[in-house]
Amino acid sequence: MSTTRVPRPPGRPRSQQVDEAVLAAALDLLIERGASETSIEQVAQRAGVTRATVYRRFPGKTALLIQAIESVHQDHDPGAIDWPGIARMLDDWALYLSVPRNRRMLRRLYAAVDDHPELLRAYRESHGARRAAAERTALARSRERGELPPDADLDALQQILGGAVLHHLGAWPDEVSAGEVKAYLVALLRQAGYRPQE
Amino acid sequence: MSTTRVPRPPGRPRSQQVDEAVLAAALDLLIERGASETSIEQVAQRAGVTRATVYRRFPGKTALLIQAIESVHQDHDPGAIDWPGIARMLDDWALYLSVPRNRRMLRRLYAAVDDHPELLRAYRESHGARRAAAERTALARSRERGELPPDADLDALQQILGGAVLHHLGAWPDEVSAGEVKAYLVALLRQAGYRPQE
DNA sequence: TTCAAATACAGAGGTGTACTGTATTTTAAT
DNA sequence: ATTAAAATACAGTACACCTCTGTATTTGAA
Repeated sequence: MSTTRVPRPPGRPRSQQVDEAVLAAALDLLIERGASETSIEQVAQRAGVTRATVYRRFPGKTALLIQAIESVHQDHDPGAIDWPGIARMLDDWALYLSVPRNRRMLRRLYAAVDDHPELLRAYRESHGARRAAAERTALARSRERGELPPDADLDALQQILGGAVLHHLGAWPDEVSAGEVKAYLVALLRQAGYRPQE
Repeated sequence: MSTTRVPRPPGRPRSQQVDEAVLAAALDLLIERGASETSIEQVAQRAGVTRATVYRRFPGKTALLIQAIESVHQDHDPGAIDWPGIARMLDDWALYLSVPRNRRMLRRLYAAVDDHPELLRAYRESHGARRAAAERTALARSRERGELPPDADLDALQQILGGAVLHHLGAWPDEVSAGEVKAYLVALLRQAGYRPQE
């Protein structure tokens, strides 16, 4: 309980404010312009910092973008997602997909598979994996509850859901209400055997 | 039915060879590097032509890429696709998706929705629309034949199929056999009520 | 005094335009 | 018919401008 718990290294410490500004600028630009179109120069400019400052923290654009992606929701949402069934899961998806920024972000990540596969990988590892596991659980619970046929192929259902999200991202306008998204997802899952209990 | 139906304009006619070289180079670069990363300079260089020659034909990159997309399969495949049912339709999709170049092309188009929506639109108008109509027909025929439940939501099924294609493009390696692709699509459609007749 | 941050630099690549010289074709005059 | 003129296409070059890259050097805060 004293001041010098960890002996501070000599010299001027890095500004945490700059740290955050750089990551925020990188994330914004990733969403606005995409990975390939984002340059260190732009990130530095938006963060109110010079290029050298960015280069001191990150060896290159990819490392910077990866950390920017990992910084999303870093603060809150550390716990686990747990859906009791398909309905709640779709509610969450619909809510998420009704926020234009989220939609653009996902599109940018998917769009970067060819040129920057590390980005989608980083996203999957930091967010997607948890979500995918929770989806499996929710699907299994719904099946047990009789909302799906007993022989339902959960893997196929998950693929259908993933494809539906992608398709919706590409074909629907970004200004869409959560209700509309949910209606879309429900329609597809109904055709795939989902029978929600009233 | 003679040679000089349309009186040729004066001056040196444009080299058809150059026309083709420019479009081919543009298409190649679109697939290899993506729309945003493709420059007129690169197209000209690959076509063995100077920039001025490209600018004489096209006002800008977008117009060039659109025409390059429209030039695909311009020669053959002018007629209509007609599938007797889901099975044949999936055969064709699987064949198409087993060619790496086709996969990259579709990914590049989807990846460009935010920055160059005209490209996907051009693709839909020149190829996709026909295909989508044929899909509807194939699905309807299969339903009549009892391969789908009588109350099947054809629209939902088409969305599921579209989503499955997108998802496969993003999550599977490009070196995939037609058989594997078909197995994937069949698994998803089976979960969506498809029961192929033996 | 030590490291963070700003400044400066050299190089690469792209853009759109303009101008040269040459090749190819039509049109008009002889 | 032959020939000259006009029109157009293409390669090549240059321009002025911009953006980005990565590093080297200097300034200044802790």
